[in-house]
Amino acid sequence: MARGKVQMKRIENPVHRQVTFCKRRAGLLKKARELSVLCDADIGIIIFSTHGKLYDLATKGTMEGLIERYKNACGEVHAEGGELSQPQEPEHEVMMLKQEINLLQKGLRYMFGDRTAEHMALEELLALERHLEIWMYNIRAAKMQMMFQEIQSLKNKIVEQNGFFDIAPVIAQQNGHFAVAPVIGDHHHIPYNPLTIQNDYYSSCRGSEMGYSY
Amino acid sequence: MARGKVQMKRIENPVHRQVTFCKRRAGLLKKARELSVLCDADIGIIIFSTHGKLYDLATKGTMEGLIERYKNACGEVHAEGGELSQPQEPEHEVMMLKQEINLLQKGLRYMFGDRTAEHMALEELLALERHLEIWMYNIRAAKMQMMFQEIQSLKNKIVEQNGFFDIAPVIAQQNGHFAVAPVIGDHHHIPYNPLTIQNDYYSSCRGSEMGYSY
DNA sequence: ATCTATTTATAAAA
DNA sequence: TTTTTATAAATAGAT
Repeated sequence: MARGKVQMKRIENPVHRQVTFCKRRAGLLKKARELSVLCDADIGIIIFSTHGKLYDLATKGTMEGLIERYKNACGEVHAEGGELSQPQEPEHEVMMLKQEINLLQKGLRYMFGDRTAEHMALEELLALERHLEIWMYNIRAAKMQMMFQEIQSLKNKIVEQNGFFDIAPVIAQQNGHFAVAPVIGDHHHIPYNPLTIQNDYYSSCRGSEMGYSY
Repeated sequence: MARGKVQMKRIENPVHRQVTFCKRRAGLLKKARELSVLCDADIGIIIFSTHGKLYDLATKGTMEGLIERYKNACGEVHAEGGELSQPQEPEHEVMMLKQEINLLQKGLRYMFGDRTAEHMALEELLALERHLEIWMYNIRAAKMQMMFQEIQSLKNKIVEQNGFFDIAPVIAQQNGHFAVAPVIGDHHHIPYNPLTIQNDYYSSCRGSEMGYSY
């Protein structure tokens, strides 16, 4: 923050990185202590450096106590039907989480406007595929928006520093660059199937470029 | 910090305290994300507000994973029966499922709720996008499977009726027709849970860099 | 939530 | 690591 803005990416120079780590770590812990005191919050911070060294802070009590409280607080979220979760039983936790996912699926079906259908047919798969495409369009539009905003702010900084803008534009910023989700008419009444599709094929993820060009 | 120094003691005015909590909490988490990216550190933050509401952040994997690492680093013995492979799997699955749920919940709130109310970082959007792509791959694979099955059953019917099959194949049925999510290179090896949650099987996949990799 | 006057944090250099 | 110092960021108080 001083004598030059910082790029939000890993510092490659190991000396610079170490110095920055030292300073910013101290700054982060200081901020945490201040927040805890000012707002009476209970805060825990765990930091592992690149080389695996541990730094931690617990503003009240111990880290162990905070972790217990954290696990309880997480468990409550997934407790449905008045049942208390059992944090010490991982297998039970798996069951609860799967139930949670079922709830999420119901929420998705509700969002997309279908509340009755539970069977699964080819046309339902097609509908689900369309809906996911819309979702992905929206996600990508938001992503592009953020990226263009960042580009714009970078341009502004360059103008500030040089007094003029002398870099040839790489990307033309037009409204057409932002994806707009295709509309699905409500009259279709597409029966919505569960979002969990059994498929043993898939084993890995991939990046963003799938042929949906902007 | 601005328009007056702050006394390092609990803010008594509850309105001021709430506002300050909001602002400084956001600042703290931002600082943590920056430190993690700049210095390649693995950071977890747990915050309980005065009223017990939980806010947390895990910059790389999950909070559960970080807590495990923390306990190991502290030299504490986890209260498990000495087995290495079996007890670890459910715990790992719990971790993956929680991560999955959090991303889905955040994505749902972001897409269907007030988009501006919730800050979704660019890297989170990228992660959600990746997950949706995997999901879509699965759906398309299932769709193709059903279509080919239908084609096959139609062929069989024709054979039954005619005693032979005399129609030239239009589509060659090969594995290549079924969508398979390709691998994206990544050296971080962040385990990601697929959106498709299966009862008996799942395999982890790689996440992308958490930095701003455009 | 948004706007600024200030205070803090900190990047670069030593 | 720590200090120095010029600047970038964070944020308190007001709106």
